[in-house]
Amino acid sequence: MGAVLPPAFYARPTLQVARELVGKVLVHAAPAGTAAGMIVEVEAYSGESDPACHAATGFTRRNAPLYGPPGLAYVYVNYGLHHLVNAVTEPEGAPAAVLIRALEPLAGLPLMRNRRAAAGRALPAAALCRGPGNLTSALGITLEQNRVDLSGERLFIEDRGLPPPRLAWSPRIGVSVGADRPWRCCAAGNPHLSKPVWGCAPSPRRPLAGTP
DNA sequence: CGTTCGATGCACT
DNA sequence: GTGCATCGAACGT
Repeated sequence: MGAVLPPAFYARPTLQVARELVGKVLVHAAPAGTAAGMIVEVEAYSGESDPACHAATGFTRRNAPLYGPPGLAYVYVNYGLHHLVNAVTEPEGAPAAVLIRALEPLAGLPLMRNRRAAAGRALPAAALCRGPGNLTSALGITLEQNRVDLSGERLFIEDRGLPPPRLAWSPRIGVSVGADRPWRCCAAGNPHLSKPVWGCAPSPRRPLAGTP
């Protein structure tokens, strides 16, 4: 359908890649079916000097993909239960990546619901891919997808020519260090964000509430 | 409305 | 043995 982003797209400064990934479409064509969503929230992690980047303590077995060629997926498990997916950026040797934090579901909604059903009741569309752990669950992304080529056939990001969203930047979420860097980039006001951006809240939860 | 807290596995020291 | 780039249920106000 769209144009799959080539490795050269990722071989650039991480903040620029992060900005341009918002509005692109992440697709997982799995044996169980295809699921896809527009990227609405990302975070940049760049270099050993970034204290929140997994490369902050130098090269290890886990963070090895960060040092590898751009355009591969870096998937890891955190808190024992959640898979988080990144796109590796910058030229090979420079450890950096963009974390995908939220999607607006576009295709494969029933499949997403099935995959997320294990963790709860029937979810509204807005909750399916809200948060980095939730979206990997909905798309069926696990450690099996670590190091896969994001320009490949099964897991890829494509440009469908969707209108570029208005962007809003804020500090990264959940990090204990490096919170001063405003490296979280969101589609402003999008209802699928993991958390609203400061000063840019989504529509009110009770639009026309009559106060009891 | 807000905050706390338990689940759970992998890689690291 | 420790520490997470989280999630959501269970509380308290």
